Amino acid sequence: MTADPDDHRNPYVARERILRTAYDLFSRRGIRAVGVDEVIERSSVAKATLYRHFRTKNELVVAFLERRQQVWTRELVLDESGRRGQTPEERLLAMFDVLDEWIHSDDFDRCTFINVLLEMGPDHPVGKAAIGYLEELRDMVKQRADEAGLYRTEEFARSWHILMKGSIIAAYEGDGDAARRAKRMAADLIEQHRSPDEPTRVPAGTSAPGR
Amino acid sequence: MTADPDDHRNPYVARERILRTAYDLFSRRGIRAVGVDEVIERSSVAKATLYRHFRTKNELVVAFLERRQQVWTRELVLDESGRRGQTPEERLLAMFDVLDEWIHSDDFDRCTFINVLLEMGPDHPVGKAAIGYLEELRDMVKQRADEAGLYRTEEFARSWHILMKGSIIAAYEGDGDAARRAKRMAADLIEQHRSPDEPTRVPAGTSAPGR
DNA sequence: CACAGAACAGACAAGTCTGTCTACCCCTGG
DNA sequence: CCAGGGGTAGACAGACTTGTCTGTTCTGTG
Repeated sequence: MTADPDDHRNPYVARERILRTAYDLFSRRGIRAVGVDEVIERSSVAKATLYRHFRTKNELVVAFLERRQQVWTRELVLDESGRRGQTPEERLLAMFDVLDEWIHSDDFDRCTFINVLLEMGPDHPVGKAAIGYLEELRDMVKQRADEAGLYRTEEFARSWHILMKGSIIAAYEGDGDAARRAKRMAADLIEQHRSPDEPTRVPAGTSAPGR
Repeated sequence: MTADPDDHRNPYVARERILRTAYDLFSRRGIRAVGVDEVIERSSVAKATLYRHFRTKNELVVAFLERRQQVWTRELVLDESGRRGQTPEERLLAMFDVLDEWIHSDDFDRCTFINVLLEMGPDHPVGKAAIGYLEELRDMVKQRADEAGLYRTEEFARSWHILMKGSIIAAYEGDGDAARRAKRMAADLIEQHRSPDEPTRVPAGTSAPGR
């Protein structure tokens, strides 16, 4: 329905071209490192056209984040992992298989939401938007955990999220096995949440600061 | 020995003032967001003075990273956790207690090394420096794991590192309990590395993409 | 066929950034 | 007592930002 994005005279094809270019550049190099001029040139669009569709660069960034959420979080991570495995539990674990493949693919750029969050700060509107999208992912994790009949799923989802974020950063840092490592810990985490009781066991001398 | 940092004519007091200001600003707001002009003004120093001590901004950033490694990684995280707990294992787990306190302190700014890594990219010299410092932390973790008599300590340290980075990001995102959550998973991780064999058990339907 | 809406091309304003350079000052050591 | 090294103050170059604005050209539709 959207037709050829190279067709220079289809209305709203320009918007699509801009957004596509922005997605490419922003996800690969970050926000601040990419200027509107570069977006304009690479999408073969006039400056006024960009500023007609997006009133400011920030607005373009927000649109980029929305698309990222759709393409990456929902379609890649959630849907794809959902297709693998029969049970909710399998579908949870499959998320790390998807991450692993993504990490080794050409599309592995950088962790967009974390990156934006760090670049803009958690108080900036764009940073807040990023936090919101991260929340959505966490909610989906919680939902699957509920389906799997696990306990303390809010806590579970937050721990799970720590593993995801940590492994993505580690991969960016150069650890190609990060997702596989995280998957092992994730499997343990599931075990820990099969029962309703807190894991009191926390081994040997953990709590007190002093001797 | 360094004397009053307000003494404007003590040689190499200027350098110290610059570095101190840079540390403050960079660790709080990131690299790109802080210009040399701001560093200059806030440290009451002439521009030429800054550029005498640091030939470029990058050089200043590198000096900042080095100090961060000293002050944060070594003195705060490693030494402080080392003082708590008697056994190597306790000292490992205490790292998350320290992180937890740091997260709730006024000093909790942002995850410098991750931030720099994302801002500059893993190929940029400064980004590479950040990776190097992260490696140093991981090596120390591995060393403690060795002392604790754990198995597969390289793998252990990398997993541990995932937990640390993930929890710091989660805390930055707003999860005040991130370090405590990570500590639980860290305790499990220790359990997993008490024996030399791979955890073959990885539960239910994990591997295959298809049905 | 004419016209309205949208895209193109690109100059321009106003501000940011890093890094250089001049000019002057003041303290210290030989 | 005077030379020089390090400091202050700030102008400046040059590149790069975002965002505005003026025209021109194209295109689908009444």
